[in-house]
Amino acid sequence: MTVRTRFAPSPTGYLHVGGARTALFNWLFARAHGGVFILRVEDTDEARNTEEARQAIFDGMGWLGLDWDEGPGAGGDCGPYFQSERKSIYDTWFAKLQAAGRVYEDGGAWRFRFERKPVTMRDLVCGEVTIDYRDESNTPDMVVRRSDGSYVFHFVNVVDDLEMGITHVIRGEDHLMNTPKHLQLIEALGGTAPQYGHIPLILNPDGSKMSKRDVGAAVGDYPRQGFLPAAVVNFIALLGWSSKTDEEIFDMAGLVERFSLEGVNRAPARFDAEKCKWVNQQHLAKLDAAEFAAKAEVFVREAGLPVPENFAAVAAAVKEKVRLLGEVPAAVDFLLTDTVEYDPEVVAKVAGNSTAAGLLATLADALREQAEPVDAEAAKDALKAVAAAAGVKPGALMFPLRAALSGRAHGPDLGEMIVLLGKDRCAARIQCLSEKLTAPA
RNA sequence: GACCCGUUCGUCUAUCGGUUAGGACUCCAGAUUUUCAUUCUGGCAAGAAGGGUUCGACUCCCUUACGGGUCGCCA
Repeated sequence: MTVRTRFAPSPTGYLHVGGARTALFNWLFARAHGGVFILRVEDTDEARNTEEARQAIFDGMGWLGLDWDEGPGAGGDCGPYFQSERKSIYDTWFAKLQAAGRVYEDGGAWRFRFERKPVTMRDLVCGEVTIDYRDESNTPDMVVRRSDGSYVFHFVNVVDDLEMGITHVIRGEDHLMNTPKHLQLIEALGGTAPQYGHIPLILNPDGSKMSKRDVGAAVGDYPRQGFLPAAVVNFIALLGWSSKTDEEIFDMAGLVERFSLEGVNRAPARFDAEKCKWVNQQHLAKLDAAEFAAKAEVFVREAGLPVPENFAAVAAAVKEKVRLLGEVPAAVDFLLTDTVEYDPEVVAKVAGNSTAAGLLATLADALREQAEPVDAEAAKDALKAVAAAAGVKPGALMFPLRAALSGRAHGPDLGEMIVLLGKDRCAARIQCLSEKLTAPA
């Protein structure tokens, strides 16, 4: 029997990380078992469904790389994959419930009559859980068909899982108490229940429930911040799942290889934006130079900055310094334009150094006379020569020069900066900073 | 309120009765980079509480506390 899993979102908002992780775990489980992953859109609540939300789900899953074998745009033998188009199927199954005498009318709606007995499930994550349906006050008969003739979630969800041959249902823990209801429905329908695994929810850093408006919640926000899909997938997989090894950085193939439900935790995990960025940095560092440059270029253009001939070299200079692609423009802007924004604090720091002004002047003169440096090492060798001639340690030149060239305290390697800028621009910037020092604002 | 699930460093986690309770993020210190970052090394930091069971409990059982979830003609 081949494994068949599904992700069944309702298009009522943007795809959030909790939903994305549910989709991911179902996808990983299917891929790890050579199974089939299905996308089914649970759009029975006409009033709350929106086209934008539906598109956000498709876009989000596409961006994350969670491709589906059956579902919208992918075909499959169990369609249609939109619940709003499956009314006649539900009618057929509902008739079975009526024939079996398991439903009764109540105010125009139809309720499913639970069997009053303890219901035990063997959850793939939580283990054995029993809910006692003899306690009727805690488990009132549920409505399966509304007075307007439409069907509610519990019914359509169960029917579709049966119709689509779903073998494993991996869903959020918020569905744990729904499962005995579904099991009862399946029994009444004469179907074979899939196996269930309930994964813990994702919480905010303060422990509150993560909802759609919280930081990091919307999957749609990640691309424009410069996260890599593989990094986001890696990070959310780590929220509630462990490979049980010391390894933490995995690409998609690595996750598929290692994923198992045994590694899923029972306690809810809190979302840690810092670690998410760190994971992204690790993935960024693994990109080869050309890939990184191509991705960085998109963000640089987006920021309205020019992309010169030597952009690949510029990108390489910051590749292992940024955590997000979105940080690239601010990290390289001074290498792409002729304007430098001098950080007042940095200027003040240089001004506070009595020898800096003299050194900068010497440096500017030296640069004008020298040949264009061929590489960062040559540039640094030239610096050392200047320092030696001036009778100071090379280290004394570094900060003032960095300040002059970039206007700030942090950035790429100084030698690289000189090569990327060219000696003439370097000399001009030293001149520029020198003027600020002698004529403070 | 009733029912269900859970509880190891601040956070994510490892540990399937015997460990100096390990790793990662963050933070701090040192080294390297005659610069910043990266990197490397080191450090701070944990079994919610109380009872059992056992030669021995983070691990099994019970109670309490705390956290989360569910109790709709939402999904």
